[in-house]
Amino acid sequence: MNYQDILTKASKGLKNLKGNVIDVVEVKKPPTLDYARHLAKIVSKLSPLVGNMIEYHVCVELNKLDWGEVGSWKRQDPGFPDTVFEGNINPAPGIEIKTWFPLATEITARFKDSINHFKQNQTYVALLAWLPEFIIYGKPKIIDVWVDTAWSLAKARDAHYHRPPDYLIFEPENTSERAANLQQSNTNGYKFQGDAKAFQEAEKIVAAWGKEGKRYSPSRSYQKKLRQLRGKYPYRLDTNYAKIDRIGHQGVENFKTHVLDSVIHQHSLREWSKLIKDEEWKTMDWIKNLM
DNA sequence: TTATATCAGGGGTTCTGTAA
DNA sequence: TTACAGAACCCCTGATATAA
Repeated sequence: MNYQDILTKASKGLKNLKGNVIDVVEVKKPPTLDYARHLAKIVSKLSPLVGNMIEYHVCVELNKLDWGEVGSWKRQDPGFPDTVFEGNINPAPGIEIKTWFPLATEITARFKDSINHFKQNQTYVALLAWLPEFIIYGKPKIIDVWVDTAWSLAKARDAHYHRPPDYLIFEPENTSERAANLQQSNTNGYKFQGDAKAFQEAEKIVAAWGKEGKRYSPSRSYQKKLRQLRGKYPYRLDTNYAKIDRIGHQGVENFKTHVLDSVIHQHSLREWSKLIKDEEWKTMDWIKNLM
């Protein structure tokens, strides 16, 4: 088995997690409709906790597959990726797990890691959509799973965001000499904040970089040019940078549509989402049917 | 020695204005 | 009406530096 074989097998295993219930926490059935209304608005707050439980669950389930003497999956928290295969395999395959509560306003997970880390495609990303069994109460249930390479996400992200001089992506600085807690591994996005005149000037500078000047590159020489630009004009750090919902990755987009169109308890998730946002709750009967 | 601050990172969500 | 971008927010961990 090489690292690609391991990842292929693990991906299949991950997709089989669809329908799994995480039997460690449960939201009790609301006693009244009024409380159901309240619950519908706050159940998303469980997401960080459930996210961690799912990460743990994934690792346990992966180890139920037969890996012979090759090695086993280990959870890393903190650390990247969340799950790595420990054994004599080089490079070590890994899976980064992202969770999504599809009744939230967007997929909020971010993916900031530098594309430089994924040259050998040794890391995959799994996106797991979860909901309580009865939409607003019950145990968390994995309703769908999507897997692709970390490289493809990083590539889509860099292509989507990088538009000099308006938007710049920066690779992490070389921090290998620093202590562990001061080492950087994430990219960051910066948005132009200057006026129109400054922007025109900046555009001229970028034009002088030549034909490939607007194409993103993590290379040192290109990053140096970007840093000069950022030094010369005002930019702000973009805190929404790398949200996987916004990077325009075709696979993520397809998965999103598929999940939102899937029907659970007689209605699509798109419809449930709309209902919960509806102030008047005209369709309260839907909730009644759950209770 | 202990407490606090800082930096890098992890997991997320919501609300608002504008453009399509 | 919906999609998207922008701004802001919540919670947390762990390693290290510095002040008390």
